[in-house]
Amino acid sequence: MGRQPCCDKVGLKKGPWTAEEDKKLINFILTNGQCCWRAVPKLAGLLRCGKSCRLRWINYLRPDLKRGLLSEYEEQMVIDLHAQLGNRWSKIASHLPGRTDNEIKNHWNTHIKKKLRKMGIDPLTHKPLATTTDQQQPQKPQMEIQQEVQEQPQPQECLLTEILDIEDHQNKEPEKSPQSSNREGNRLEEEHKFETVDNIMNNNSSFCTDDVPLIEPHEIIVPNCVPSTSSSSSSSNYSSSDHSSNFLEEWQFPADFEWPNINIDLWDDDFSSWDLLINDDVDRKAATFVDPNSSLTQFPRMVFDHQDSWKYGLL
DNA sequence: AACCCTCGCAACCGCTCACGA
DNA sequence: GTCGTGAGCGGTTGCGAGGGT
Repeated sequence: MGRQPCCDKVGLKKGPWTAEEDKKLINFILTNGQCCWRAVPKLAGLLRCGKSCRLRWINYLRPDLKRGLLSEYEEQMVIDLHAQLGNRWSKIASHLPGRTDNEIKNHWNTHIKKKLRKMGIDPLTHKPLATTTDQQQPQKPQMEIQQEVQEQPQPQECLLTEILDIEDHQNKEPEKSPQSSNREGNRLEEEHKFETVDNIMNNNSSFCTDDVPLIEPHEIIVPNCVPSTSSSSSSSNYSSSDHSSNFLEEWQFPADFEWPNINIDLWDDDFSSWDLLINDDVDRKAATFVDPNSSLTQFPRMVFDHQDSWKYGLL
């Protein structure tokens, strides 16, 4: 009895992904879309388990990922959201476009925790350490902490409380959206949520979009997708520990690679509503996908450079 | 130069939950 | 109700980079 393992682990590769494997996975997903992760490794010719493929795609290869360190603003968002949501990393990540739960969790554990402790704040309770340093005290339940936080809203939290209230409200009304159980329903809800959040952000004077490093498309369409030399992005295209660290900068589709028809049915929801912009200002054709539903509409997701072959780059 | 240690982060593990067939 | 699958989560591991001795 018991659950079947997600894959037959015999003969499967573990550890860091190679450029070749990434290539295969990207190729497969862009051609076939995301479906049945268990079948992906076999169909894509990978000696990995489906879960590993899924994680690799979600945490690293997805084209809509932002790379590099979290900005001050994002960090503050994480802290505030953590105060509201606790360790629900995926929920937190959903408020930070282009960031993954794993990335946020790692950043929390390696940077923010230390930072908060340095500031005399208990990262668990978000209260001054002086009042919570007694580690003999049992840890407060998250609901209790949340209640306390909501009783004393701080500037940024006012906005977050509003956002989270909207989510709660939407989550509590399944009867009004009978299709909410299916993916399309969820997508529409997500779109509506972001639309609402955008409205709040636009109407809330305490939210300053200047804090968000928006990049205009013309700024990011650069020949050969030369990566930024800034410290935050210099290691962003690949992990510093990855032997194939320049893969995303150097990797090109094979000359005979046929770009798939961007059939909405084949693309995940994240892609389905993207605009394709063609920019002829540069000496080669480049296309930028921009997510119109994102609160960071100007943030580029993918750049393709077409001269001799397609080039794929993540920003 | 060699060794050791710490750090950061990608990746993994094992589990639960949600959902559809 | 059961089963298969994907998603999500918390915790942990592995390994390269970099700094110190």
